[in-house]
Amino acid sequence: MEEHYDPAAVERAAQAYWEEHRSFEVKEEKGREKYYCLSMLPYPSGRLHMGHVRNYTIGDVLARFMRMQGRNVLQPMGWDAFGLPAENAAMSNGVPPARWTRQNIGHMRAQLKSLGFGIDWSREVATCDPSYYRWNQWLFLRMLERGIAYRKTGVVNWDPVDQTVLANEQVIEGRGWRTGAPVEKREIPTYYLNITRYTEELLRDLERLPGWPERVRLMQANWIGRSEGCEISFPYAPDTHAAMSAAGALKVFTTRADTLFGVTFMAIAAEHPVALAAAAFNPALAAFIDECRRGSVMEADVATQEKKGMRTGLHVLHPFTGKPIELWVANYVLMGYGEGAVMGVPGHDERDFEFALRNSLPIVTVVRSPSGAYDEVRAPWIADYGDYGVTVNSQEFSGLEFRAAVDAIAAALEERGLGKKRVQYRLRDWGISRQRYWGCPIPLIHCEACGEVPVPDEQLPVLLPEDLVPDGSGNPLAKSAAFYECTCPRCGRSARRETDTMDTFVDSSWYYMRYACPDQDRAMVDERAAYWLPVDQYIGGIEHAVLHLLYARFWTKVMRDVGLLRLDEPFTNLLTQGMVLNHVYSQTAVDGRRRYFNPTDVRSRRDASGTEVFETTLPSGETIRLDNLGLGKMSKSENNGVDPEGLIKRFGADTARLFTMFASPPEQTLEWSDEGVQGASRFIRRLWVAVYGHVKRGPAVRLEVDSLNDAQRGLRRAAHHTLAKAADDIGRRRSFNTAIAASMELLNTVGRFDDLSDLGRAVRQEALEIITLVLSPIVPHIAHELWRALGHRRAVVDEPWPAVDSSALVQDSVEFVVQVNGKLRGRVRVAPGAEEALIREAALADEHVMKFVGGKAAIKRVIVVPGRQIVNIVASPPAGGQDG
RNA sequence: GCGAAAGUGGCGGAACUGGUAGACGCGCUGGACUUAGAAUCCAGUGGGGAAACCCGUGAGGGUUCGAGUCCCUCCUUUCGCACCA
Repeated sequence: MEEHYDPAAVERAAQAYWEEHRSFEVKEEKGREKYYCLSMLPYPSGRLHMGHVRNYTIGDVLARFMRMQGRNVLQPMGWDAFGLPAENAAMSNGVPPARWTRQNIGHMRAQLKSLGFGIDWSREVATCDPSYYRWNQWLFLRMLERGIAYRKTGVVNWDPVDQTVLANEQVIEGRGWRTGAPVEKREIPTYYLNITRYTEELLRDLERLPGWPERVRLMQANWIGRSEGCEISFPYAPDTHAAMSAAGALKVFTTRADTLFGVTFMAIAAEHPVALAAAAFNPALAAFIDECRRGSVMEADVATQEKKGMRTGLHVLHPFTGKPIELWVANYVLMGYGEGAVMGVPGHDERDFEFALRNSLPIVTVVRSPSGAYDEVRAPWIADYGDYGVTVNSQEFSGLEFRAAVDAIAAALEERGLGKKRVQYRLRDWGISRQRYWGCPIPLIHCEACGEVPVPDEQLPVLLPEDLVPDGSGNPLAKSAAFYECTCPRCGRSARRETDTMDTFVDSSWYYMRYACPDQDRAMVDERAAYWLPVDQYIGGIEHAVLHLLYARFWTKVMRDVGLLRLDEPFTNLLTQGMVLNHVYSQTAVDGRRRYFNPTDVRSRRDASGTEVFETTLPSGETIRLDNLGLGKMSKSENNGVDPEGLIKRFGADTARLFTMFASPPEQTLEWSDEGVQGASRFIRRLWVAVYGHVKRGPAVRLEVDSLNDAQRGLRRAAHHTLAKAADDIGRRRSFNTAIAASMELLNTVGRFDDLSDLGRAVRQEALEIITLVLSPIVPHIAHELWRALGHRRAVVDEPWPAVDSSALVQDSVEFVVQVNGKLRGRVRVAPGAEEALIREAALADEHVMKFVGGKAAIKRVIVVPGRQIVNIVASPPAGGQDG
């Protein structure tokens, strides 16, 4: 063992050992318990960022820990290789997305290897590889056969200058990111996957996922958004009926049928067919609908915009009173949810209330809140809008409590054929068409004679050409005759290939199944998937809580129903890691634009008044003062990223891993701190020095447990206590930071232990071995070397997790905390397992404690909690005493 | 706007089941070593107070023998919102 720790050499040697021994390549072993540890696959953006380091370190720690527990551990890795950034890169430097992507993969793979992750690289998958995406296409065709995939129109962001569809991300404050032109909504044909067919199962099965964070299950449940209510038909008024060619009634869905008599207007979405029909003979309305088309399709934009509306001039009739109700077009009604129409009840809905005020519409109160806040004289809307209560002013339905009112109204509606109870979901079908180049082609052919024709299975995959370079205006595939010109598989005449590609969420919906059998070229998955799945532990960012995880669950259920595997849910346990944050510093230029400076280039000092100021020195030599904008997610746009590669070069991978695991619990945000990294590095060096100091004195003798003195027993108790705590922290609580803290404490204890006798050295040997084993999943390289130095021939990577010697944990006495009226007043020591009466007696015998008690007679109660080693004396304080 | 979380010393965090608030680390202060600095080591470190003690977990209320933890109201920050991945 070298005297001085050289991380580069240590890490090179450990990684070479794992590579040579193929330590992480795994095979299916019937009868051996498997553990599938999966981290969300990265997008190959070019370089690893700290979020990746954190994600994959968590995964690696769990994988290595479970391996020590004897499980057959699979930890694979792949690349989410299709997507927008490759096209953007292509536009700025003229390199085709395929080449850019593959170069990035090469670099990032090397970076991952330098971090020492125990990955089975023989199973690597890249989603842009035809051997992968052909199965997207294959399953899409199965979905088409089953009616799960279908075509309808969808709304997209349209850049009128570039004549191209924009992703939400490419819309900045309502304008196209490249052209600056105001974005419009546009309807285009789109392929959808019928995820709503699985709504109820997706909702119900959340209960079968106890290994998922509660908040993720809640978010998914809210996203699916089950609500019970009524569908109500408002017949068109005679004038309207004549004007509209469509017969019948306007349908709405409401969860508040009890407020039906409070309806003072009806509002429909701008895209509603009735709105469009009405606009045909109303130019002002047509102009308003056009105005509603402005802006992006993002829900956050739509929901926060100013609530605007316009009369259509048409009317519908109240289903009970028959009174005509004005029909409005409103920009806050979403076509995609429910019926694209809402009944306006300004007395009991905040949005409707705002709308009514703005447009001087009547406000009628029809529910009396139980809190009594209802006041007919005062403005009734001062009361809670959402309050449930007893109906008033509702004809024969007055005087009913919410549920009874809804039941009665629904029954009466049903009798008249004007409505019924219905369950409504918020979840919409999944639109997967993208007018983009760098994605998986949708395997369809459009033939003038035969219509939409699926590409026959034997012609799969529909290969994506890899030599195109997008220019920002439309999809290059649609301009590439070599791609879109084809013959109809049905009639043989010339036809046009579909040029839309699939949403990249399709790629990430099943990659974890492909890892089980990446070389299978005759089927999407084979029986090896049955061995490895479900994933035992999935780790990834909280930002994927809804979309990716919901789509993957849906995709799994479709694969099950197609007969590919018997699996209802793909991920048994889920860990959602927090983001990595760093300070954000900027300077606002004269034109109002912010310039961001990387925190590594920023210095802080106190100015004359003692306030902290932040400065940086420009290349010109000029020093400028910066604004401290606090903490933000590490990002390119705010220039506050930390490059893992530099960190590894300077401190080593083990330090990077240790810091990310120690700085905060995995589910919380992690704040970057250079000092924290140095602290982690310092600890690793102290560990090295401790082991070096120990082994240079030669091998320790065998540990004789029965011959130990008090101090030796004390160190041994600390070591086994740490071991037990670390197993629980890592294995059950996923609380890596406290496991590390416990190891630090143990090393501190070893440092204070100066017994150099044979037995003392034997106890120290055991303690150092425990620290090494406990930390080996977290800092595997140094552990590899220390374990060798401690005299072991087998590599630490193949060692099992050690067993706790429970006899080492036995204590001679236990301390009880004594409280008086809940305040700490003293401590007493008693024998382990002492009777309650004895503990109580000891507590009452404590002089200091009794100073806070007004004599024995003042004691009202004594509560002894043996499990918590606490005694609480409830008593009145001494007269004029100190317990003021 | 809707949905979900989080607020504890100077800082990151610990306190797992309602039971000793501040483990561990950073920073800071003092000391040792050193020609000097860096590194390292030792000691101290929530606030107030000479002390006894008192106060203290975003704010305000409540439940309890006992609340950082449970309940209610509010404030602040972060994330997601269906075409970023």
